[in-house]
Amino acid sequence: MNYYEVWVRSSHYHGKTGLTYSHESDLNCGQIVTIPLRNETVSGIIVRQVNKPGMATKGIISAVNLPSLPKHNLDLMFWLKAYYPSSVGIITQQFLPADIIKANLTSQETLPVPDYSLLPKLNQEQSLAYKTIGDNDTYLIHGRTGSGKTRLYMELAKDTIAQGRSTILLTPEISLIGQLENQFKNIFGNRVIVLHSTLTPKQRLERWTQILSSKEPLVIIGPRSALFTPLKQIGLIIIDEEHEPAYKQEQAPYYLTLRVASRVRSLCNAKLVLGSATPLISDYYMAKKLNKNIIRLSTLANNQGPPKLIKQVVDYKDRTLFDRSQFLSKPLITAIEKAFSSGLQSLLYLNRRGTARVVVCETCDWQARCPNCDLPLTYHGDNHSLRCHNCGFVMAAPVSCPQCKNPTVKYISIGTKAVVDEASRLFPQARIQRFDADNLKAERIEQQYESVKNGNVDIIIGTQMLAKGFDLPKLSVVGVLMADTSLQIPDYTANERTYQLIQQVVGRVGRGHVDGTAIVQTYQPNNQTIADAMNDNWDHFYKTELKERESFNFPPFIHLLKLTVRRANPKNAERAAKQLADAIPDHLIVDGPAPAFHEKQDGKYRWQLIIKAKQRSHLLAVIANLPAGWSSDIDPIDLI
DNA sequence: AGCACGCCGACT
DNA sequence: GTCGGCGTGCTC
Repeated sequence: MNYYEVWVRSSHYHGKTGLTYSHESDLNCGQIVTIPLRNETVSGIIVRQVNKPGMATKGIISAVNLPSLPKHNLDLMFWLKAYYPSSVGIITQQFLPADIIKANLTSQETLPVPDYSLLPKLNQEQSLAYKTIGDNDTYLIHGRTGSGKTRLYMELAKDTIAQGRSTILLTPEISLIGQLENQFKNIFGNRVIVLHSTLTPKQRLERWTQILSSKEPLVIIGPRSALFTPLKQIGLIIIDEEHEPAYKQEQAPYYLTLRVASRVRSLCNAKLVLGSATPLISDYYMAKKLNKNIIRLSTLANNQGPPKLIKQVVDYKDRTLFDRSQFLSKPLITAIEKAFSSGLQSLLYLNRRGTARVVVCETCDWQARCPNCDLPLTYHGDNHSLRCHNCGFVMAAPVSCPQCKNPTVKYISIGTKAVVDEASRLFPQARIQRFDADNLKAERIEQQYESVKNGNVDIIIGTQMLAKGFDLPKLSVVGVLMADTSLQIPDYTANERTYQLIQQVVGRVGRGHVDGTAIVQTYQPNNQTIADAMNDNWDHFYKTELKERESFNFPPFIHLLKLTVRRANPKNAERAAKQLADAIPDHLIVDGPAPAFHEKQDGKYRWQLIIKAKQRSHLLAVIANLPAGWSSDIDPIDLI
């Protein structure tokens, strides 16, 4: 009889080690099996053969008829568990898709050699960058919007295929995958396999099986989890828009994609390429410190000289600029008018969703709050409802105040809906379209991208997603309506997020197609971060921000650990947090305990502690000694 | 998840 | 005393 340590795929197996099962015949490491766990049947991965244990063991039910996982998957599983401490069940879940038992081997097809004649020639800057990227090392491409990073990625993927190896191209947003997918499929055909969160479980399983059984070099385009696919012979990993917060896994195992990708890179002797117009301060610092190549791309790929771009900061407090509208300043209205009359597009970017951020009573102190989360509710004018953006709670908007009964309920602040109404009033002839995460799926920008791109919309109004990498050739005016909101988030990354945001939004209009205007409206016109972002002054921003981080003890100068406890009773949560704070060794810096930013969640109250340490190993030691009931996020990307 | 065990506060 | 809710431990 043989005995094997099996890592089980079950989110409720919280053990720190694999479990031992027996089997008659010999099985390989990496073999996928089905095993009994409690009273259910789950899948798992054999990680090693072990001696007969002292306890009774159950038998492996079956070996799934699939090839074994590649060795780098197994190595990564062990590394991940040690570097981002979490249970075996959670780690295994990252590597095995659901319903693996239903997987069928796909027939192996031989793929044709791609036709590279369709690729445009690299420009001078791109080809210089290409020549710099040589060895199996890490490279940071610091390239402005429109400088043609995608073209460079394709050249690198082409070389990788020529070596008989595969490429993983990571991307942060589903809305961006469509553009990348088209470009890559155009060249690499059905070597391209796209993964994303909206695939059905069946599609996901099919693509995963296809990757596992393929003998041909592939190009995988997908989100961070693509690093855990059973892809063999990885030669190149690209992290596009490497600064995006989507690269942080916000549930156990709470990993940073860059760290995992670095590990895969070294396990597979591959090269790792990071691309961004606004690299993370911490990543840029580490790249410099470790002597990695930082490649600057600054010329526009599709144009000789940069287009004329007028940038202007407007002060909200100067109300003389807001006599025609309380949201849109005179310079912005003038710019939109000019663009509209020339058949060009304008984009208005807003930081928040809904028509109003908070709903309050002007007579008493009542404010609309979510009964589950205690967060302010957001007013939605379309169906006259109030919604919680944390848990999805919906209620009808009250006509009179529920507390004092006076008809003095007021909607404060602005949202996309209010801006749409305002724009329709000012530009009755214009075709206006709103895009935000609340829109029906069919109305989202990735669905309508072609139509918007061709100019079927004159004024585009929206939130987050509009800031991403859409290439809109007819776009001429960009307005950021409330640049302040991101500065006011109580977190050490507020400046960095603001810089990224302004650069991205302004970048929508500076792509070299037409001359443009970018207007940023803010209550803090003299803010240095806004100024740096408007002046494209990365070096100044980087130096200033780095100094701040150093003097206030933040990454990259220190490692962070965020510890959270959830209790049904806020007093108990507080007590547990204070107890733990007292037990943390003196050589570590402890911030808090404090109630979490969104204290009440799912009817439970959360308190948190932040631990800072010069050495990451000290934080791992804290996690190892954590009392039950605590969750830990080592390397958090924010502290709220 | 879902179940069993045990601690502690509230109530007869 | 003892009942029951909540927190905690366990799954080969």
